[in-house]
Amino acid sequence: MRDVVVVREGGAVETAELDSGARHALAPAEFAAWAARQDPGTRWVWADTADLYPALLAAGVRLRRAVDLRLTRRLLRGAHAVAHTALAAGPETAWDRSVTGQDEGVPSMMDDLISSTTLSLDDVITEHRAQQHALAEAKDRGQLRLLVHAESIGALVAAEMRHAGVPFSVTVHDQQLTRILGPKPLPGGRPALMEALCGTIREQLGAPKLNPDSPAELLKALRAVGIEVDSTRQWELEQHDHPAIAPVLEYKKLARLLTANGWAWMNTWVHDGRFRPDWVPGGVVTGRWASRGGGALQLPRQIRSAVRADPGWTLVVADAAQLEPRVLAAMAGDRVMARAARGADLYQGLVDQRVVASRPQAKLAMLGALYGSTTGEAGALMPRLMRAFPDAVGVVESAARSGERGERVSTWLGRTSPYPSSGWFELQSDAQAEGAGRSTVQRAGQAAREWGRFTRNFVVQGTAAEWALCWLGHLRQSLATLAAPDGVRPELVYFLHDEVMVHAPQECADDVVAAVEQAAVSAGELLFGGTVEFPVQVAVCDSYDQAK
DNA sequence: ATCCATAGCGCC
DNA sequence: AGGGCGCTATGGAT
Repeated sequence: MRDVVVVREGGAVETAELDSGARHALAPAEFAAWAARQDPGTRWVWADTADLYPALLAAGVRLRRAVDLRLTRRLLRGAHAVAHTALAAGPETAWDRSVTGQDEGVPSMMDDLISSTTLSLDDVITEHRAQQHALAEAKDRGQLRLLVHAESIGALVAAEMRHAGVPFSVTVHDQQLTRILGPKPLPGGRPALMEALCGTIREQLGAPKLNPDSPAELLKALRAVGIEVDSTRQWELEQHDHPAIAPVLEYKKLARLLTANGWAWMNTWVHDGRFRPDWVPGGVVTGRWASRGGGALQLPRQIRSAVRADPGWTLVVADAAQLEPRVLAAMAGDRVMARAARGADLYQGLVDQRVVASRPQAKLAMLGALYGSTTGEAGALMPRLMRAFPDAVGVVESAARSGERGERVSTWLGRTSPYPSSGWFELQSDAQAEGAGRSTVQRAGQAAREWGRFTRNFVVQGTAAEWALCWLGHLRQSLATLAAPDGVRPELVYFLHDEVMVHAPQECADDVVAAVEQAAVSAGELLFGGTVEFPVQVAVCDSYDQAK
């Protein structure tokens, strides 16, 4: 493998080829052109993809593979399979803190002394070697190596998605907002429909100056007219019958849309017809991606019609059907559940196998197993699930028991959950001590079960994130081979846990659909040897709301 | 003026 | 009284 290490050094970029030892110092403007001339099979090694790749993309340079040392380090430092290595056991260094300057935790004096700006080429080479050494020592069958590779590819995808942006029509969005809220208000004012609802609420509650945006004021006003609620949450308000309830709920819906995805949001996050959030690969403890700015992962259905393909282009939107239950079946090697997972609808498979009576029940039961429901209808369905799929339920139950004991758990590829806090352990040992009070024992038990629900979900959510990462990686690879007759290429523009969107020239749509489907098959084979099917639902459409 | 926790709700 | 997030407004604290 030809590794080329890159570091940003003050105003310049320095590179080192590990095989030959050749080094170059380049002006940032030269870097992209220089990079474009290198062997396409080069593996680029740098501290932080988000720091160095955007400039290359802006210059039209795409890289096939790169190692993100920051992401890799974070994975390896926490991974059980390499816990015995020097890399994992060593003290915390500047590498463990953010390299991009975006704060992770409390900045200290040390951060200023050894910040990313002082990272030398040799620092980066040393870290890369330490990581490769740790991986070589990993106590697994190569899963962690696959995971860190996938994670780094994810970082490339994230930068490329940010570069492309989600095609977004401000005209359609404005029309939607106007239809739902009324015309755009003057700054500080309420849109007409909200103002009207506000008036109704004030009237119904006999509170002429009430600000319905204030939960505290609203709560007081509701209680003053005899509505016995302890909060203004939707589900609690719904329990009561009073003419004020409906307008309050409606107002809250509109207020949510206005504040989270209204005109201000549009002006901040949509420019030149593109919604450009920051994607944060590995930003969630389980390995899921996070986003920063614009709430990219919470794009409400109400405004998805504004996500529109450019003229002559189309959106290929795909989601993996019942990803988490399928992942569980595969991890557990549960053949019975794998049989239920044959075909496009796993939940219907449960009904056909007579595990439960209806599809909604199947969904409730499965999600209950993944999240750790103990009560209500979901809890009641657990014994049936256990009887039908002892292997699959065994996997999540065992993960829950480990968590309750304060042990770590790992995903299929070896991402390892964090330890509970020191306070958690103290509480547990207090409860074990002789003469421990009732409430201590009770609180300890509750904390243990809480952490157990976390570790239970961690293994499935985290492994699902790994499947999705491999899906993305395979898809990215085949998209790179596609182009319309005029040379324009389809692009990944959106990723939402188990869903991807490709903005594609219309001529490419069929090829993209095939690529999305094939990538899902490849991901299932890569991770689980094809033991469980991972069907994807694909839609080719003009706007996002037409998918599904 | 600025920071922080909380409430509430959007997504999977 | 089911897991993981991000974002906004509010309201108290500094």
